[in-house]
Amino acid sequence: MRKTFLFMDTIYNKVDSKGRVSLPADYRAIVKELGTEIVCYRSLVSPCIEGCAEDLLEKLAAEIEDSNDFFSQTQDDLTNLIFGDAKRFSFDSTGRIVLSDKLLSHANITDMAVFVGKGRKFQIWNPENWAVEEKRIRAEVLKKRPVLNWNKTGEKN
Amino acid sequence: MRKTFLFMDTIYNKVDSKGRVSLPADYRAIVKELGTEIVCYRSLVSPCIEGCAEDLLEKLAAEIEDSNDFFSQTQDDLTNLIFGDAKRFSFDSTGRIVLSDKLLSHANITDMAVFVGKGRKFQIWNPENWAVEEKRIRAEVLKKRPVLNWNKTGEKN
DNA sequence: ATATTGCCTATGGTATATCATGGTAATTTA
DNA sequence: TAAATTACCATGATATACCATAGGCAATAT
Repeated sequence: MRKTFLFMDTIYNKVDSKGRVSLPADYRAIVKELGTEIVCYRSLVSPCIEGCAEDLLEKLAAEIEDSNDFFSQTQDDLTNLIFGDAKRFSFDSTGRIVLSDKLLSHANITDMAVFVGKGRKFQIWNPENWAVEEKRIRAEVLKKRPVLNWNKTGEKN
Repeated sequence: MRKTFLFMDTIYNKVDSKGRVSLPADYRAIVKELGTEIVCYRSLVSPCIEGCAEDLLEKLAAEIEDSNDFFSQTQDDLTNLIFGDAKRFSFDSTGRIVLSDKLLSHANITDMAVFVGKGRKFQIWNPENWAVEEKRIRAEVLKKRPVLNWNKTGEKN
């Protein structure tokens, strides 16, 4: 049985007064397997926290390095934004990370958080906001259904 | 069990009358792990100090040597500027470096400094200037979002 | 089918270690 | 020898690591 490294599912966990949240057990297993750590940052486009395994950022840094573009303006801006906002979060022996106020307030999270799998990444939402967002996404996808690759490849009809 | 060496996050530290600043603990850990030292120089394009682990400059130097098609005149000039300006900064037992007046005045830093992670590099800003710069960057990057490598990286595979 | 056992996860609480920072001594340099 | 630079010590605040408990799920036994 082959192992995969995809963040999946939707998990609701409590956030305590110190900002501590249990990282879902499945997520922890992935991180442990990869031998890296979790990195979180404010989503650029949504009121939510985004996270991924550190090696994804490592890949990004490597790409930038290899591009022989030590002085590019765009890359300069991009790296500032991503790496300036990102932060490593290691979990304690019970599997919890402590989210910073910056992240929590960006996502309007107070006492409850929703982890939403996104494959290589995942997101952390305020439950109410996620409920709205999920509806929006479902509607959006249905509208575009006829042109989605997914339908052509996997699910005829 | 650290596998990656990325400067991240945004950290505010105080600068005392002698120009001493604590290098953020995470940054120190990276330098220690790499077995090199910090190198700082005046940013060529922004009113800030730029820093990296010494081995990144090593790599830059190697690239110049090895490239057959030589770098452009401009890039050659730029690297000259960097190496001419760069200086090693070792931190004391409590983790502080002493920034020179040249660097401090270039970044308009007096009593407070902001460390901004950039992956392989990091920057040190005057807090007010960084606030302005961050806003500018966010707007800029959002405009270009669709063509950024970052998105491709995340979804690949 | 029901009950029992045991493991794992989520969560509350607390002790401990680490960090940033002020101060001072030792060393260098001019 | 004076000034400047560097290395070391001390402290409070903060974040981190650890301990303990409760609830849920699964496997096994009744």
